[in-house]
Amino acid sequence: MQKRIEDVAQTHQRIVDAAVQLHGTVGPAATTISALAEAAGVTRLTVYRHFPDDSALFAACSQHWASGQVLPNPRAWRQVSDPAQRLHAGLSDLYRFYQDAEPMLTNVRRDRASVPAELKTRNDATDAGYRDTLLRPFALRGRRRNNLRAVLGHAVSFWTWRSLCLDNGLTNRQGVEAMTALVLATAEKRPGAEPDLP
Amino acid sequence: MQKRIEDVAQTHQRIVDAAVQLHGTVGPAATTISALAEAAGVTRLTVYRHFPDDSALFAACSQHWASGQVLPNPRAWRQVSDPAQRLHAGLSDLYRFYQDAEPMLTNVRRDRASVPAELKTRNDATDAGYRDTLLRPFALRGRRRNNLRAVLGHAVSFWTWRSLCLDNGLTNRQGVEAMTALVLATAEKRPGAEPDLP
DNA sequence: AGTTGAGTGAACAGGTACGTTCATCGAATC
DNA sequence: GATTCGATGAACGTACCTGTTCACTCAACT
Repeated sequence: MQKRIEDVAQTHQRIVDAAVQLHGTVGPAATTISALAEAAGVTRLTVYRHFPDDSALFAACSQHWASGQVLPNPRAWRQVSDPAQRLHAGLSDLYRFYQDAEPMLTNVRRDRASVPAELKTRNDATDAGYRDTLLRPFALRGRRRNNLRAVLGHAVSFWTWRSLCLDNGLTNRQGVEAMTALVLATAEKRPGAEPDLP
Repeated sequence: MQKRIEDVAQTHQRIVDAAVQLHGTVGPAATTISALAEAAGVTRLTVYRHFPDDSALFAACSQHWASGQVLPNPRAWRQVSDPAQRLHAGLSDLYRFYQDAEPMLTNVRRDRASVPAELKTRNDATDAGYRDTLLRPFALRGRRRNNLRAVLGHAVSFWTWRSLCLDNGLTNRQGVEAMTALVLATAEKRPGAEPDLP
């Protein structure tokens, strides 16, 4: 009963592959079961049998896609204790990932309304984790820390990378430098202090 | 033949109002003719008569919506010749507008794929105009200018405001200060120069 | 050789949207 | 009072998608 199980797994995989492919091209919102079945070379019925609810599909899809990516590695960032250097290392790693994963991330984050709440929550938590990992080594408290956290939240956002390096044509390196400069400027500035104004 | 014309204009307006309302809530992509007609208290047929193609609808909709907004005013920014001060004035004006117009802008820019190419082009051109108005007073050339243009493109983006002031909880004032700091840091930095790295 | 079960094919009933056609109503206009 | 014309109501045919049921095939397993 090994070939049997193997075959089932293969069908399962074909469906997941098709889901990944469609999510990465047309996006989750426009991915119908019909199109999915067709892309997988399978009947709608088979899709329903393998994935009764689409939350199961999203989970399998996301997991399999992630397994093919070189994910950002915050653990490695934590080896760097200097705030500025950790920031640089973290953003470089993140933006490298964003560039690799651009089509999928663009679609999935645009079609946020169609992805299961559970996955959204996980993604948000992951982003917050990146942010906090970069925040920790800074020795700030109170309002200044909150300010810095917000700016870091902006820096680690996928949309920020997209704006800088895709829409506005910066290289990843330049994007990292820009955001590093922003964060360091924020960290060094007194909160009430403003530049020369009229 | 005055009451007649008035009535027609009124129906027209009801449809446009409904379109504005729906685009601002569910977004253009999810705005169907059926829902639009119902919201306007009118038959589908009437909608089709007033707006044969949806590009006409979008145009009327966008125009009417804009007429109810206090739009950003780059002409006023140009009165300020100092680069930093113009930047501050421009971003403040922009972010004020983004905050007022948040729901509509979020939906329209998210559902970019569903809006007529013509409108997309106009919006992009407008954003580029904001960017270039803020860029001009800076006395930079070559690579440094290109770098600055890119960062300014990021600063004037609606998504940037959204990330800073909506997702990450900054006030508009703080958001403006953050982006001002970023742009000024970029303008002052030599392009090859990097912060202290290992 | 018989049993199991994943996958198939066809059909069901239901829903939403699309764009178009036609006859009709009703009020403003002449 | 007759006419014009914007809006109506109903129906058309088409095209998707949804989830579910049923009889069936065929290869793998025992």
